[in-house]
Amino acid sequence: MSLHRTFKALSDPVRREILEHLKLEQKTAGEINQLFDISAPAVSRHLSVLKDAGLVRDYRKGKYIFYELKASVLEETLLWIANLKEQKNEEG
Amino acid sequence: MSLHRTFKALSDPVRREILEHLKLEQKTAGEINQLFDISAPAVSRHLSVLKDAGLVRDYRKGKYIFYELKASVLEETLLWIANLKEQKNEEG
DNA sequence: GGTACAATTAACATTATTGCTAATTGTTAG
DNA sequence: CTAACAATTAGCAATAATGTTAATTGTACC
Repeated sequence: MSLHRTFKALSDPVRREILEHLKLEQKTAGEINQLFDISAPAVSRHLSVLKDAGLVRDYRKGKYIFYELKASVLEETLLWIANLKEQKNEEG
Repeated sequence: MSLHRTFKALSDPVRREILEHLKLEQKTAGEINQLFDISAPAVSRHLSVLKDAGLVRDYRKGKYIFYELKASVLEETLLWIANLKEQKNEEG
């Protein structure tokens, strides 16, 4: 999963909020949908972007498709940002 | 500076690369421009987005405008991501 | 003031993103 | 097989993002 995909995925407020909800517990697409004032297809697309970025995992259980957070890819992102923040060492 | 602006600013590869260069040393708009295969106005706009997000600071020195990294706003971003990664505590 | 250079802002074209409704796919239950 | 429900994919409209060239602004130097 590329750093670019991760940053792109995180650049949308709906997707960030989805991740925040999934941090608490896994949810079905329908449950996630109810959290927002946008259509089911719109949420579905956001979920697809998150999945492509490797930020969530989904699995079907009967009629329902569950989504759960997969935070491991954030490690790379965290490192990239931390590296930018890192102080330049003064000479000596 | 909002988390949203920061994430939006970081979602573009050119802007991320600009920040990486500025981490090493401050540069003029023209110097930054030479690092990319896009027009000066395009780079100027990217710099403006970074500035609005609070990720860089600029100051004029004669004909030149210098840009330097201002990594402090990344703290909030880092915390947001770290919080997502944070393990849920098991009961007991 | 007038020329040269650095950089930005203006105006516009192209592409990407986001949202909608309608149609399709997958699963359950009769 | 059919009806009902969950969710996605298809097709399209509106908006945002990114790039270009042309025009403008700011500074230095003669």
